[in-house]
Amino acid sequence: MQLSKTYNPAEVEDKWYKYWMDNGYFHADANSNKPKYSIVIPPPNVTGVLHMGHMLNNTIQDILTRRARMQGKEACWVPGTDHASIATEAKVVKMLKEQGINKTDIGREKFLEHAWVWKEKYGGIILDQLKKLGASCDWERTRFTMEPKLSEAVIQVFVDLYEKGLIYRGERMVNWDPSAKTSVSDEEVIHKDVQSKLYYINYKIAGEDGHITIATTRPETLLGDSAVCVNPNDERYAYLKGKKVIVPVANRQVPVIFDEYVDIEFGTGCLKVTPAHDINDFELGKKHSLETIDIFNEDGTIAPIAGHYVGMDRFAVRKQIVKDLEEIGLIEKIEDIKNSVGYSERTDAVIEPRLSKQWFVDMKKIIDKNPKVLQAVMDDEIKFHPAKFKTTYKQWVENIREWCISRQLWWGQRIPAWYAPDGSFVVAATEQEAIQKFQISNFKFEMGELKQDEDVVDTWFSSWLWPISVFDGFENPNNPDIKAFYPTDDLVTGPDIIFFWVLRMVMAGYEYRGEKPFKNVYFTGIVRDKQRRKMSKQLGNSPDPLELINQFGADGVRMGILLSSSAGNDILFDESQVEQGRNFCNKIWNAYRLVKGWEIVEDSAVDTEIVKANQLASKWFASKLNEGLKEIEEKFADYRLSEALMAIYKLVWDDYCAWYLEMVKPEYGKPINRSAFDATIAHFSDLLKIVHPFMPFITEELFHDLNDGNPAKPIIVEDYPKVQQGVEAVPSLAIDFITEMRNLRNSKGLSPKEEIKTALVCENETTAAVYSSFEYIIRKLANTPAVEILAEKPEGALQLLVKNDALYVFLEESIDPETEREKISEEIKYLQGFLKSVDAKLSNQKFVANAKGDIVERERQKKADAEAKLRLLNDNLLALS
RNA sequence: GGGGGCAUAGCUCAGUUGGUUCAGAGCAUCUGCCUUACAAGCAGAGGGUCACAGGUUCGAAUCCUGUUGCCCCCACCA
Repeated sequence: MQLSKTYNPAEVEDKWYKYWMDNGYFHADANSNKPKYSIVIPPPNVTGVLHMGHMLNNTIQDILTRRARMQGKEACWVPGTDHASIATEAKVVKMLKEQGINKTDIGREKFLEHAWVWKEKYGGIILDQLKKLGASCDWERTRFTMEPKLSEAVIQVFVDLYEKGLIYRGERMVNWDPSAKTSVSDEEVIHKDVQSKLYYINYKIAGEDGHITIATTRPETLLGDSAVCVNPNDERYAYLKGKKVIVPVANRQVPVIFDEYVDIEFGTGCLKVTPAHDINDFELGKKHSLETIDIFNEDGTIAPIAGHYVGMDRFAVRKQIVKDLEEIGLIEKIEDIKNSVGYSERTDAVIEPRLSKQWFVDMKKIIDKNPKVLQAVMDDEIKFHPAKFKTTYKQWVENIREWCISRQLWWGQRIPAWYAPDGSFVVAATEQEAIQKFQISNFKFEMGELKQDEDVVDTWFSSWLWPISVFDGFENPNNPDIKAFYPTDDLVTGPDIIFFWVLRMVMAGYEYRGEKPFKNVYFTGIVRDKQRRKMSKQLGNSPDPLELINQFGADGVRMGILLSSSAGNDILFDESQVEQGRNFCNKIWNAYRLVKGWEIVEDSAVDTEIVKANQLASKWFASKLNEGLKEIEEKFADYRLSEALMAIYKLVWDDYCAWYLEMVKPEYGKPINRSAFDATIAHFSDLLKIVHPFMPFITEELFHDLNDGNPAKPIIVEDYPKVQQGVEAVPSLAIDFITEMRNLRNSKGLSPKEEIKTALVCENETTAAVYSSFEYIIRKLANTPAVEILAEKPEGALQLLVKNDALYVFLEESIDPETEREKISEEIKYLQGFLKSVDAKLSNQKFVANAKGDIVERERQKKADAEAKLRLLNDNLLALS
């Protein structure tokens, strides 16, 4: 194959993805006798499109999966999507609206039909996008949280928890999303500080001339007022005891009540009480037996009971009522105030506290039943990376509250509660079971009167079962899949859903399998732009990942996003990193292009000196590679993937391309000897394997070409290189020397073509032998006609520096003594200072007495080394003058 | 109001229980090179009072206290 000058990702990516798919390399078999490795994907919303957060998250999962697969494990990465009740329902409602269809007009069944059509049409987009990224998911296992089996699991668990007394129904003040017309959990409410106004409104005292002034940010709710409250210790208002005030506009009389809840300092110290529309007021109302007047419809418009502004939206009413109050002179003043307002995470609507009947899970009881939920994380049985998130987790566990799981939506699993006409209910999976249960409990019960609860369960109620349900662990707790792949190995997710998802999965894991759901949790950061702003559609600062892939290639994007993402830190995404990724692909590509272009001859046809030098170069690289592998292993063990990648990057770019290839590269037009060529290819092949989990496409492409298009195994299932024991460490002394030569050349403005005569003075025989073995390589890379390795410094030679047990000596007269003197003097100065500090330490009794281990010995050695060096430098200074 | 985290080179980050040349890496910058794989490249260089102030210690980027600045979570504000 003719290779182009640069790597062209577009030509190869689709080809290899299809190849991997067609050959079933992504599929994991539960019955295989290999050790198992599994990850379940954090299911993206069906409504979603791929964003940079997904890119990061799934790149990491793919790296872990591919590496495990190459390490001979049966690697199973389960993909899937989440039905995302609110988000999807909102999307479908909007779509229908555009067609002039109203959700309530067509009814539940018809609406769900539309929703499923929508899901079939758009729900797979995000998964297709993952394929572009190279994700090696087992697509045969693709699951959807609302598919029949997973829905059955949800119902099964609901019924089970109800029967265990862990699910109950209750009337509560809940967070109401008037836009989605459903309750949402506390955790789905985002509090934002906003600039708003504090209105001071006068309420007339009934039967008297006076008035009192209350302060409120929500004047529209006064229609639902059922009292005014002051602090009993507030002497200003003691005279109000037993009196009533008149609610403006509504013209209702309400009592003045006294409660220490009221903050004397805030506003006027006088609070209007609206039990239906504020959680604290609700509590006050209960305590003082106040009337609850719910003035809102479920969409946030004013209900008939309010008597005024009926049908108007709450925010329009706020404006209007202020205007009306001003007209009748009851607005005392208006102040600017900063306060926090709750917004719905899904729809961004302002949350309205609302009294309603909902279903709850008793989370505290589940945790009390399963102490492992906390223990396992604290004891690292479930390991968090980074560990700092253990604290967050612990806080959540310790402050756990009941979980409101009912949602007033249609898209989702319908709550399996069945009601008789008298309002009594049973919880059962099917209508038939419900009938049976009713018959046992109530013999008067007649068939055909049952009504199922209208609500569905919170989406997270299916998510928390995900690691079990994707392996059909509820349908059959002993099936081969769940036995093989549960508990999963790694979970890759964001710290923002530690409570929503991670904790709940752990709870479900222990409750339903008596076992943790995963062994490791890798927390990725939030992807931000260069200015640290969160990437969002509104800001338009999120690049389209597919666009990036088109431009830089999937491998380049994968590398770019990973480079600066140490675990748990936010990722500051910068396109230049993706560029670096692309450049790295190109480097690998061109290294291969170079090697491929070489003409090969037998070893006997090449100078022995060269053959030997090439062998040495290969040995040197082999030792570098082995060291690199060791480091990479360690980084992976700590889940420091970006550092592992950096180690790989340096191994390829610096050690292999910049040094090794330059060492063995034949002179222009000359052939390379066979053994050197084979070694070069073998090293390259190892590197490709190490790179593959990070950059799957280019490595598969080159691995095939390397093996004439027909490797024994494609790289995706090749054996990942292992750290070798007993690899001879070859010192990099020659590298340092060559670098110094180049340095000198640079500082003198000499061209690389200009030869410099050099010598090394080396008293130590072992070191001398190493230098000597590298002589050919030094001559070649430093472009010097000869390197003499001498036991002592020749007359008249100029020394450059002392390093690695040797003197680097230049025989060339072109060296300027003055500059060299300066250099040496500077170094002497530094060494003297250094020695002073070492001496200070060593003459310090306390140091000698207290320093542990061999610290003191090391200091002595340092001193001796420095002194020796200093002597040499002084000698040289003399020689120069 | 409660809790947690962070502060190291221009940028993004490493720095494992205090102790070898510990003050590092990548990118960016600067200098010189189109040297026959790659200018998406090659060869080099410069750059930091480790936020600030105290303390512990023979010894502190590392441990303690305080200050300042930033971030996150929870609770809550009429």
